Amino acid sequence: MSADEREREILLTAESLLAERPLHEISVDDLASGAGLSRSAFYFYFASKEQVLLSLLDRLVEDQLVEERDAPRNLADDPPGVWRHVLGASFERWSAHRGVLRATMEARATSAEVREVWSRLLERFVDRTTAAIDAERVRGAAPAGVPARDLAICLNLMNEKVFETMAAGAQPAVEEAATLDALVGVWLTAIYGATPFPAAAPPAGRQRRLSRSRHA
Amino acid sequence: MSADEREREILLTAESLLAERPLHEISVDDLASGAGLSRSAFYFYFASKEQVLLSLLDRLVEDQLVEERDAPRNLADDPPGVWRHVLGASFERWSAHRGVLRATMEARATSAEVREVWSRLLERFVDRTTAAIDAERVRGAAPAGVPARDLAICLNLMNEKVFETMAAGAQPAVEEAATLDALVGVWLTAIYGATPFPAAAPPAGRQRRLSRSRHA
DNA sequence: ACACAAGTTCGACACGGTGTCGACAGAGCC
DNA sequence: GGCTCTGTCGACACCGTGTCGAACTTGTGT
Repeated sequence: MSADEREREILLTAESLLAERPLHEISVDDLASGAGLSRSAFYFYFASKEQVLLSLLDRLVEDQLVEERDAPRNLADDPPGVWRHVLGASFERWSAHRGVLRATMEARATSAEVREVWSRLLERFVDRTTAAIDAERVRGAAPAGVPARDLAICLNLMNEKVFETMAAGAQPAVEEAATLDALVGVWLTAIYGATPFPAAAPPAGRQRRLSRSRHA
Repeated sequence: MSADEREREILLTAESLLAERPLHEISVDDLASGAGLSRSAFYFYFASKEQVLLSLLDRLVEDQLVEERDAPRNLADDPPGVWRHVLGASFERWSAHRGVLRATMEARATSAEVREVWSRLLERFVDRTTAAIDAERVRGAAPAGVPARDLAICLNLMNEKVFETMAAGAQPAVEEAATLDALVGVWLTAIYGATPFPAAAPPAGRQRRLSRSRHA
């Protein structure tokens, strides 16, 4: 059995262990013996647990990039359909690899590298989203409101958290079958819906500052 | 110096250390010597780091409950104002104690107890939010759409994540001064805004299922 | 056939953090 | 003075990590 195969073996056991238990309950030894080598042999292939996770994560990020390539661009034709397609792709991916997602969220606290990778991924999404919102506003399909980038960040963070919650099996959570509908619903209203209130966000001029004082 | 004072001393050092660095970079020894005792003396007061965090967290949860007591109930008079007030209270709290928030998010991965406390807190918020949305819909101020509870969960998770991102100093994030405006904006449109699309969520009957197939 | 190097495995070690235990010290009471 | 209750401490055992050097394998050139 060659080096490449062993490496793949490690990745394989990692993914299957992550499906069962969180990262911190998996030791390097588990990974090594799962792949049929000793703990110290493991270090020949990866510098640490985190590097294994990063490998796994990279594959998914890769996937993501490919998928972006052939994402629908005809937003104007059928906004709900297109948004649903885009959100659905993420949903499917993280739903199928929830162990990796959970581990990533966990490792983010301790590994700068994981933070970095994740942050870049999210940034991509936010940029895409921002551009799309801007386009819809220019086109007159979406009303002005929260600055496009801020809106994009909030919505993407919402998705991330909802997926994370699902992956971790935490409560409270949206029932899994209803998740995508809920997310798409929020995105659509947040982007295309107008409130009946006069200038929920100040129309132009000065930003309103935080409203309450510190000594509460 | 008496037991109570020493305990407070520990909590104090914990909060101040958490303001500087994440939980996993703080050892029991740091806490102990920061409060002027030996590591093993620490265990006389708390069973672990996590128990300290839980103490800190409990105080904030307590705060929260008090504040709920005298929250405005006149949602009908001025929806944007009331929502802003409620979201603003959370924002202020977590912004002022971001160290505790960051540590809580971090400890959630490893401590069932922390998960439990947090989950309960969130559940409270979700229940309140769900009730408010239902009321607004009954009253005719808000249109039907995403099921109220699902919507409440998504919005509250969004807030949590946005606060968490802020506390961790992660990227991408909404600029701090703009955060509250953005969140309130999303909540208002998501709750009160209607989309120009026919039945973004199926009007009544059967739920639409996940739209895409697995072998993507 | 031989030696040599590169690739691979392993056992042993040192380190750092955690939690426990038993010994001990002071304070207050009898 | 002896007792117990409350704290304090040093020493220990444990676990997971990452490193190192010694060994074993395999293929290649001569």
